[in-house]
Amino acid sequence: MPKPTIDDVARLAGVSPKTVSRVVNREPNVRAATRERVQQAIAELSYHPNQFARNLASHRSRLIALIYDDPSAYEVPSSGYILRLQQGTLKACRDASYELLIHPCRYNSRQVVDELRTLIAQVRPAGIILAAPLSNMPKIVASIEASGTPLVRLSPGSEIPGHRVVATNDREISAEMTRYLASLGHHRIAFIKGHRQHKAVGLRYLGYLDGLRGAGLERADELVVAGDNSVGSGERCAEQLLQLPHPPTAIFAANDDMAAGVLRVAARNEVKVPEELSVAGCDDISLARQIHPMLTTIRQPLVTMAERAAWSIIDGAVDDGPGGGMEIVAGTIQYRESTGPAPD
Amino acid sequence: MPKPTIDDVARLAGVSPKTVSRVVNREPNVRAATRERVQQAIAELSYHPNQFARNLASHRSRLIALIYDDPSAYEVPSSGYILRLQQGTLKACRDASYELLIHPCRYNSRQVVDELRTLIAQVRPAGIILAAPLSNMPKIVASIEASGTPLVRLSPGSEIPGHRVVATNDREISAEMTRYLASLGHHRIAFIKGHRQHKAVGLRYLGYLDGLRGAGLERADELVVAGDNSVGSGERCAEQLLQLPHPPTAIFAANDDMAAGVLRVAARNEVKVPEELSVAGCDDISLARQIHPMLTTIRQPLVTMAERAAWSIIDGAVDDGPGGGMEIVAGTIQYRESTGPAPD
DNA sequence: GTCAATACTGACAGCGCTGTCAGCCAGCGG
DNA sequence: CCGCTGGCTGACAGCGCTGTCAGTATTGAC
Repeated sequence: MPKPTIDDVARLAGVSPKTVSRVVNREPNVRAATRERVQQAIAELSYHPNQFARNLASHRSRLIALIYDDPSAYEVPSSGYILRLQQGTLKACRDASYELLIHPCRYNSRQVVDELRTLIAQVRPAGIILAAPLSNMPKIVASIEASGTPLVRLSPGSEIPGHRVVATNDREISAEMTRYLASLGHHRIAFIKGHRQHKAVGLRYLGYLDGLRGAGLERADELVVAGDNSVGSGERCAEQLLQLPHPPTAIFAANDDMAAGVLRVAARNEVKVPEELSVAGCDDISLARQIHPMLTTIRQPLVTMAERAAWSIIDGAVDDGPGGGMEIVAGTIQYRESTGPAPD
Repeated sequence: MPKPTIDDVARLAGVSPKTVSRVVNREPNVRAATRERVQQAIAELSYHPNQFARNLASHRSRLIALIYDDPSAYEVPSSGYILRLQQGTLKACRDASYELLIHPCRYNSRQVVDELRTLIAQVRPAGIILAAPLSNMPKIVASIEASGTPLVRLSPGSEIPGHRVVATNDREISAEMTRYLASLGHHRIAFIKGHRQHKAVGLRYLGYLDGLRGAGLERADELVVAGDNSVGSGERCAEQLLQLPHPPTAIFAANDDMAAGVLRVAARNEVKVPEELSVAGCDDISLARQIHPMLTTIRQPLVTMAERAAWSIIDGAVDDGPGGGMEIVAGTIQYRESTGPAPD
């Protein structure tokens, strides 16, 4: 038996195909009774609109392209990141009966721009979601914009006026983490700054300062040290902090890798975590749950961010103009084993 | 300027649209000179066929659906696995100008079958690639087959006659790993079996036996222990093996998690790896490169497997009938730090 | 009650491509 | 010379849907 078409539905419901189309597309100006009848007919025939015909007739695809840096280019794939992006986008796609096209590409490859141009020409996606770090590369952003395809950048912490961006509240949530540590009785909370070029990581430091203020604590210069986002730098910073005459009882690192370095040093020096030292990180990388003790950290709301990005394409809210361009999705603190009450 | 259509190309080349279509689709029965002229016109206008119109007119989509078990359902996502599947499929898709649709689903969810039915009805993919473990679930396989959609199962080690399967040479490569350990001078090579329901893992045991035979070694009963694929079981098995009066100098585990358990026990007991004990695993999960020492393991050729699967859909080779249904892609051994010459 | 404004509905013409089939031409056997 | 095959090409009719616009029903204001 052949698949039912819009005409079959129309005949059964006693309306025109166009009216069926209106119902399917949730367009206004259909009487409730009519809508009802059409919906019954759709259910009865278990009709599914043919996406190809829809796309062809409407000149719009229902395809969202998710573009991210190719993880296979690296030794250790940051795969949790990508899977969560995919997951969020997929969620929105399913609900809106859109489809998802994924396109990893190497940011440093010469032909990236050509590659994207071809992609756009071939599939004409309804919109593009560009994940960090690609979302911060002017060349790539410019080439997509030039094509006129709606673009949403997923960028933790950076913003360009007039562009649609979904970002997270790095600063606020870092402040919250700091206040949480303070609420556990910690008075000397150290902070390990990240790489100075990493914008989001910079915001976290500001959040730390906010948090100290909020908890009524003084900022102590010797408790702020600078790493470079690597595990190794976390170790060095931790050593420096623990050798202080009056060492901190809690260390908040601007990313999980550095926090893992702190844990390593603590283990080496037989400093018990969390009994003697609380450690908190940022990012909730998969390692955070695999190490012992499991790391208290800030989870970036990647799934939600990607979902919001997809919806802004689906809703056509990409060209919202200045002001409405930025959307913030709040991160959450994952309370785990590495933080606890301050020692007496 | 509007995108060029097939008619524009036809006019420029002085042929009919249908002939352009023939050239684009690599159909036979076009004179070489004509083909040439058309190709020039295509290049000149930088014409890209409209996929939606193609799909609509030809009743075939150029979409491959990759279906896999939803990793977000678990605490620790086996994300390397999925990314590599995606990577392989994408490669084929790009080369054939197909598109990739990804669809994670939870194998144990009640509505999986309905969900897949809807997916198929909505997008009518050209074919479906079903990844393990879904590929071994009769209900899911049956529901896809019932729809008539070409199906390729990605299944390390299991086969159903008459079905298209892309598999790997688990048994042979495990034998090779065993021979490699023997070649390093190890005479007492232990094996940790995996979960008895995991078919691929069973084949690895047979490969181990083959390898022993190939190296002229005797099989010793006390050197074969059974785990259940978990890290914890690997630890238990390792303890058992190391307490033997005449312990093994090499341990080959049927998966990386168990091998990681072995490494953990070695570290606890201050057994130096690889100086005193060589350890090998299977799967090359991302953890294998993150632990110390980095694990020698068998890398499943997932990327290639997925690529082959996609090509067999693209080439329409799915219904090759019995015999041609199974394709084997060879795995490779990743030689890393956890294996070395046997102690004197 | 009238009239304009508004809500609803349907006819129709494509979207850009491909399947079908008919037509043309060259080559060849009779 | 005819008829016939087989390689090559094009005319044409949709694929199943949506945008446009015109037409009809209904509402509200007076």
